[in-house]
Amino acid sequence: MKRSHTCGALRGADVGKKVTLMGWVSKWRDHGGVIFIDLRDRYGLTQIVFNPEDEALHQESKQLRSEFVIEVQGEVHTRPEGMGNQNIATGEIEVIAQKMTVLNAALTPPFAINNEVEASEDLRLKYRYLDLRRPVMQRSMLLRHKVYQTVRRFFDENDFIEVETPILMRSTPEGARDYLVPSRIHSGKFYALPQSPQTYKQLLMVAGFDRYFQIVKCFRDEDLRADRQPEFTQIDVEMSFVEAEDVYSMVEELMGKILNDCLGAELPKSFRRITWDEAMNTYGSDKPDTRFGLELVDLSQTVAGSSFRVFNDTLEHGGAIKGICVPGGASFSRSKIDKLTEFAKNAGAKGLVAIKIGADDWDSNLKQFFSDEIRTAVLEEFGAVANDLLLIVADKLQHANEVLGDLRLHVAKNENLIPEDRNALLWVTEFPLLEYDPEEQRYVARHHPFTSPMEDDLHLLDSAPEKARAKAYDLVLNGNEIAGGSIRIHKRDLQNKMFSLLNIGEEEARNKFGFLLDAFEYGAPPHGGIAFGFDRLVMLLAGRKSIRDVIAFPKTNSAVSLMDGSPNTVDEKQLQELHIRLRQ
RNA sequence: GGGGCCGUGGUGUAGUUGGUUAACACGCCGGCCUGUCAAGCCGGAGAUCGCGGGUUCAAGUCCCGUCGGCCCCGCCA
Repeated sequence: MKRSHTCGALRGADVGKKVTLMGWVSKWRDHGGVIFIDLRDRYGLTQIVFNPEDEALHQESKQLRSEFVIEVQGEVHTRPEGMGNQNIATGEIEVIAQKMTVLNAALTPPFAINNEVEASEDLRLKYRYLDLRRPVMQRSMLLRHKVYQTVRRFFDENDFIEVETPILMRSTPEGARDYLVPSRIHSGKFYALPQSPQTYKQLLMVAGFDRYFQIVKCFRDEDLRADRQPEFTQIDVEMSFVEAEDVYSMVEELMGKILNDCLGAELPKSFRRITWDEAMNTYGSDKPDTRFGLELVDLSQTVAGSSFRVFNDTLEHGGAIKGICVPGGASFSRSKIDKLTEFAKNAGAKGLVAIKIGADDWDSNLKQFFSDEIRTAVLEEFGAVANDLLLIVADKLQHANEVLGDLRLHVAKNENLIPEDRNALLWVTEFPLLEYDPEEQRYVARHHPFTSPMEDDLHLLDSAPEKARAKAYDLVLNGNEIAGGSIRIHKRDLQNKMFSLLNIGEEEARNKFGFLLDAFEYGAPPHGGIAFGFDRLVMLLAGRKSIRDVIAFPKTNSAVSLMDGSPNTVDEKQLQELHIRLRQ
């Protein structure tokens, strides 16, 4: 290999060595006499010096421009006294060029290849290969790489085996919209791309593989968000002969390894756990960000005797009065509170009661509706003190929770109440098994149809299925769902029962999931698992706000690739082979 | 499907009430300069203001439509 060192390698100890470096011209500084080049590769920057003494070489170096790819042979020198650069790892030395070859010239890039100037994202995406040259992007991709390796090492060391499952599979009902792939060989038939390898990993358990993992692409044809791409990566895991506790401890160990190996951070040995019910009641979210307070307080009992009609009506109809207390919020302006009200209404609230706490009492015209006792009790419930602001919602319990959960996050973001330097990891457990879908007028699986109900709630499946809890769990990091899983159903009769609850008829179940049901008849072990949103995890570890920043070639909000222009039309011949005619 | 923000030289922005040659920084090109590393100094080129209509004596600015990007709701088992 001609290249002797990378651009991040040379140090004082290398002084005197003859070296050959290759890389991109990051910057050049032409002093008329001496010319400096910052040569960049993914390992770092090295300063190359062209002295005027070698006239031919000096002339050649003058033609260099940004992003030219060059090869430089030269000798490593200590920089002159006081000329070192503390900001780069190679700042102690420089390479005095003796020979230079332009390996490839380059057009002036459409945006600067550095971390300072942030070009608009559509431009970055169009020239993604240039965007990826920027050190910040290289760091993100390197972090992603480290997480892959840590994950593989961890699972390998713990007897998990990595198995690839099909990308071309059968379209399944339930869940997200499938991406479809037409079959050329079978006219009118389609494969689907997996939303997740769920059924396959369960079949691998039936097959006796015992402990499986895979870092795998999944596809969901739904609308995009900052943390949602049509194709994304999961760490998919499944284990036999386990209960939820076994999954928790495995994940806690894995997360500890990832945090430690990739960021040098420490984690508690086990994470806080909170039931779904508690999460909703305390934080108004099934993925609560617990890095800050503003917890929801239930005032239904406390204000029961007031003369405030809005509250009393709500309580009479079985609703709840709940609120949050914003420390120091009494200083909010009228318009700021109006905006909070508007936010709450957009989130689905009928209204928002805002009460400023004065020096020794409520500073509010609602005061008259509440007795001294009630006001004191309310302050106690919140632990509120002077200059706080109470934001109160009256609604059906679940609705009030959700609105306040949104409001809680909104206020925390606006008021900078979230300590960004902390990591809060927790398990949310005991999710509801089912959810009623008013559109389809049936129950749908909250997690997926293979999730086992909790034993204690099996009796509810006939009487009050909406009350049944599942052996399902999510892992939440700083208010983001980064993993979710469950203990699965492994008995055919229970699985049949589940399908019937979901209003999936026997014939339909047989048709769509027959292979899984059959498999359950041949000795399926109890099993369960979890899947991580890999991109989200890396995004959070990298401190980025969008998973696009940790995906090499992501798609835009409208699911197109600005770089290669997909999706695109295809030739009529291709369509013909696939037996497809486009509708007008 | 819906709501919000944005679109001005290569890049990032300013131009807010409509009014002369659309401004600034960086970049680019040329010149000067032997120790810079956000190099410096001098000069220059470069924009039909996303696109299409409309209102007006006059539109980057106002109105309508459209395209694109971003954020959110719905959706995402």
